[in-house]
Amino acid sequence: MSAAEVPARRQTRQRTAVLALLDELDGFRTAQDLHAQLRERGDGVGLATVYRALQALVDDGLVDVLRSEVGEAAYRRCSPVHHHHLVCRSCGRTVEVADPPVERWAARVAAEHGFADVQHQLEVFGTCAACAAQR
Amino acid sequence: MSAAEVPARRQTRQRTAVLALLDELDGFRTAQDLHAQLRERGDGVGLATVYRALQALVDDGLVDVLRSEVGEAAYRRCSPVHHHHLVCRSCGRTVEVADPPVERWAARVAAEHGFADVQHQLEVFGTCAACAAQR
DNA sequence: CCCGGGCATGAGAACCATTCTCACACGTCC
DNA sequence: GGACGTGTGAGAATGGTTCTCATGCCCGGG
Repeated sequence: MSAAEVPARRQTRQRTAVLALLDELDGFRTAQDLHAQLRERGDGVGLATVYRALQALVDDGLVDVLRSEVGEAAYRRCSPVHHHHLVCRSCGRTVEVADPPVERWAARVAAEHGFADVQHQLEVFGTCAACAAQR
Repeated sequence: MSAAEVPARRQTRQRTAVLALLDELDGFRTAQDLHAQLRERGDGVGLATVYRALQALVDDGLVDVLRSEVGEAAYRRCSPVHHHHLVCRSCGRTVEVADPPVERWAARVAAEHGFADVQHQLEVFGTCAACAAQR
């Protein structure tokens, strides 16, 4: 009844490349985007493999996912502790932020309406200083 | 420089049917789902038309959209004032809730990091009392 | 160091929600 | 009532994501 045992992920060139690329970038990127960048730099990796690697990283809690307005998934290397995001809608640059108050608020509101197993999702979008300056 | 004038939406059987169905339901439903229900009850409406009608309603602020985990869009008749949602992840039943504190919090955090044109999105998911009882 | 089982990979097909196309229908205004 | 122009609908097109399956390679055991 403990945590699920690790499914023994194999260490392959492809998975290493995906994680390394995510470590370099500091914003949310789509799988297609990551795949293109890997291809450009010569690290040939199949698109399907990129998706599988990202899925595995998400399952392991090393990466966060976000859905864009148009429904595409965007991925980013994130810290494993609970946090929210402040995302630049122009360049994708992201800052992790914590908000203790909203945690309690969500729990209280849910309880008031009889909801259990509560989860919440909070993201803030804006234009970062750099992007605002150059327009 | 005033608000954009209304594009003069025509009142058709199809649009009326879509809005009427949304008024009956009190949870987020996908376009596919709504299309199937309309078809069942005899109100034949094309799938493309359902999408167009929903898009128009969203533009008019009469309907809210939410992206499911798998990326599908879900729609719900909502009040025009700013609010967040408490959604049952089992049956889709939804309660509109307000959270003034988070509005100020978002603005402050964004300002601290130099972000402008701030928007935020906050949704709470859980299992409603009814669904929790029957399992 | 060598083998073998089995997960990982990759090219392309399959999937599926959503949007587009375009000829035709019908609301709206005169 | 009639013309104009938007709305409709069936099916094709789009595009992100997942699946298929034959082949590749990681890794533990001998």
